[in-house]
Amino acid sequence: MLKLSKKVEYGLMALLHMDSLEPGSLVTAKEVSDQFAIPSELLGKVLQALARASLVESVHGARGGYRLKQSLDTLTLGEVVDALEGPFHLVRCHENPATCDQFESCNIREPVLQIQDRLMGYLSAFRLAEFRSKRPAVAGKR
Amino acid sequence: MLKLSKKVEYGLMALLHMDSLEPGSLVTAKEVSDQFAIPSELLGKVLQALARASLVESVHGARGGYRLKQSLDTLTLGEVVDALEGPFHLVRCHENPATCDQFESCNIREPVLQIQDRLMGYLSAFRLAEFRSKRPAVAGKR
DNA sequence: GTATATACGACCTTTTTAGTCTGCTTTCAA
DNA sequence: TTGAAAGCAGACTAAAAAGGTCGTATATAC
Ligand code: SF4
Ligand code: SF4
Repeated sequence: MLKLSKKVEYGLMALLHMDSLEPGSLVTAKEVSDQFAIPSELLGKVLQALARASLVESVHGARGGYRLKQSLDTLTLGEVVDALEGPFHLVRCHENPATCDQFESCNIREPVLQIQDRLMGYLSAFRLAEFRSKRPAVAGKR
Repeated sequence: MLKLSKKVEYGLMALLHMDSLEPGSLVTAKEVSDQFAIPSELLGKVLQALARASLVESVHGARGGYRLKQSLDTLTLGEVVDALEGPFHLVRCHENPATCDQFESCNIREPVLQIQDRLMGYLSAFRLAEFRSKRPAVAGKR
């Protein structure tokens, strides 16, 4: 509970890495997976999901790869989580009431919405640019 | 990811229910589990954990049960989560670095601490009293 | 045309969560 | 004094979610 999933961690690592490259340059899933010791097929799926959500851009075929589509200054943690995990719900009934045996008698459903809203607001306000503070920009090229 | 566990939900439901009873009155795990359609053995464990953490007080033996030990005005969401799930860590390396294959190459470990701190701060600041807003206090006695 | 890359979905394995069961101890009250 | 009602503890099983793998299709540079 309340732990980042590997999907999100991998996505953040990749986004941050791309940010350190020359703007516009492409990087392949394999290159990133090698550098960060991430299973390449898995990272592939993560990057594909980020591409679907237009956080990154993909180039097909040989000499293809991925590049940032938005600056980390405008990207937020909320967008990444949403792209990789789908809409954020703190309790299951907010997606599908039928899955909860306590739905009828529940006395916390409404109040929990407050918490969820504030948490979501926080995620949406957290800009990924904060991740690169004090990290030297390492020049990298393919 | 980022979902309340049933343990925490059950704990919150029970705490909120106890708050609606006459101050000092006892309630058994069975009574609460019946009222909220929670498996009684499971709720028992939850209440036992809350007792160990001194959020509630337990009375042994026949005619025993549980009662609040602190007012919801002073109890926080952070305390409940901590009692039921243990210390809050957003990423696994903060508990045990050896369990992460990406530890050596990780470029997000430090920045994630910021997020964790703010999230934890939020949980610790959220008082359970907010849960009972606008709910009528139902008199209940055993 | 072939090598290299993304894209997608099915599948398997591992880990975590949820729930169950058994047996014990404590206490009340008949 | 004894049985029922409660809390307490831990092992166990079942279900669900997360993490990881594989096969194959498709796009593109050369
Ligand atoms: S217990 Fe209440 S809050 Fe949790 S999922 Fe069920 S209805 Fe929603
Ligand atoms: S990937 Fe980085 S942040 Fe996540 S657990 Fe491993 S070391 Fe920690």
